[in-house]
Amino acid sequence: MKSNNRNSSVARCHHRDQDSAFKSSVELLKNAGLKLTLPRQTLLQAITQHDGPFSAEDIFASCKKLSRKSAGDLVTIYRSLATFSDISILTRCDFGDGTVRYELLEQDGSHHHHVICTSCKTVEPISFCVVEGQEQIIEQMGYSRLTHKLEFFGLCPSCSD
Amino acid sequence: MKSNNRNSSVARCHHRDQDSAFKSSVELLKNAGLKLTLPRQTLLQAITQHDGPFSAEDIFASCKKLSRKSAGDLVTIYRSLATFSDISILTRCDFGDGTVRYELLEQDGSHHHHVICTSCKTVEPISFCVVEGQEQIIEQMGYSRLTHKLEFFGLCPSCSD
DNA sequence: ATGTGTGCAAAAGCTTTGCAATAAA
DNA sequence: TTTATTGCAAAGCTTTTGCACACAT
Repeated sequence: MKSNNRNSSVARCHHRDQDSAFKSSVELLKNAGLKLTLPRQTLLQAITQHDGPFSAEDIFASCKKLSRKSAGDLVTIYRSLATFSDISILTRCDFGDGTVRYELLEQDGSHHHHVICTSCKTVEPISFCVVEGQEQIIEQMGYSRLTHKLEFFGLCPSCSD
Repeated sequence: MKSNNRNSSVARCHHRDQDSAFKSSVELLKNAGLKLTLPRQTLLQAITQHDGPFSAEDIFASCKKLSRKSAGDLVTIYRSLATFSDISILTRCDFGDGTVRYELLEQDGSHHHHVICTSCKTVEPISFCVVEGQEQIIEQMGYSRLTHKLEFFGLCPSCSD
């Protein structure tokens, strides 16, 4: 993953982010009246440490690395990811390859999109988004509660040559 | 589907479009050195008559309506849809619900996006697209051969109230 | 004639469900 | 205690694959 190419100061800063992301996730879980079980703790830890979108299998592997015994079952992962998505800890993102992916939802309400390399499958976040303006136009067409999915596909700098 | 609510003059005009779409599809098929078999004929007919994105099952049903015997097999549909997508008769669109959909590709090179009602699943095309500008920015980041997927989700006018 | 395309059956993902056992509050 | 959550096994769906047969060119 591109965003791992970082110097240590950024990495340190990253750790503080992970902590706060973990804490606010636990917060959201408790506010929703859900139980903080061991598998969920491990999963939240894995999620907040993970960079970018991940599949159920991806994060299951991360969980097992964190703790072989409290990683839970893959089925539990599937159920928890759905639950976490319901209470806005996660957001689903779909790259159209038959596998559902999730990503930690930014708690400041902001969002971003991705460029996925069609060759090496590297995922890079895109910070800018020009789509909100279009949502307003669609609202004027009578739609409400709009969301959008936008993903770019192409050859990344390395794969371009 | 929204776009079926049309008057007869538009419908007539629509038929001419279907014809030319069918013919240019056959053209593309032959230019690619592929054979125009009976199942493929039926499928192309169903596709060019169909409005908006469809799944393999969707279009298989349409094929069977057209001709019970030359509708082919569902497996053949899957294989043909992939083939047609390869030679740019169709384009894949993914609404993130675990089912791949295809749509007739506009032969003038233009494209459009969709609003999908999260309640009744109605799909409406969106003619405008603000995303091309962003692709140029991403190209400046070193990417090439860019494409994008953009879908909107929300409550359609009827489901909004 | 020749090689592409088809049909059937079976397999292969990924994801969901049922249910008894378990653990958090 | 009580209800949510888990684990296991099994099922569900969509999509893909293997292979002998059939058909378009």
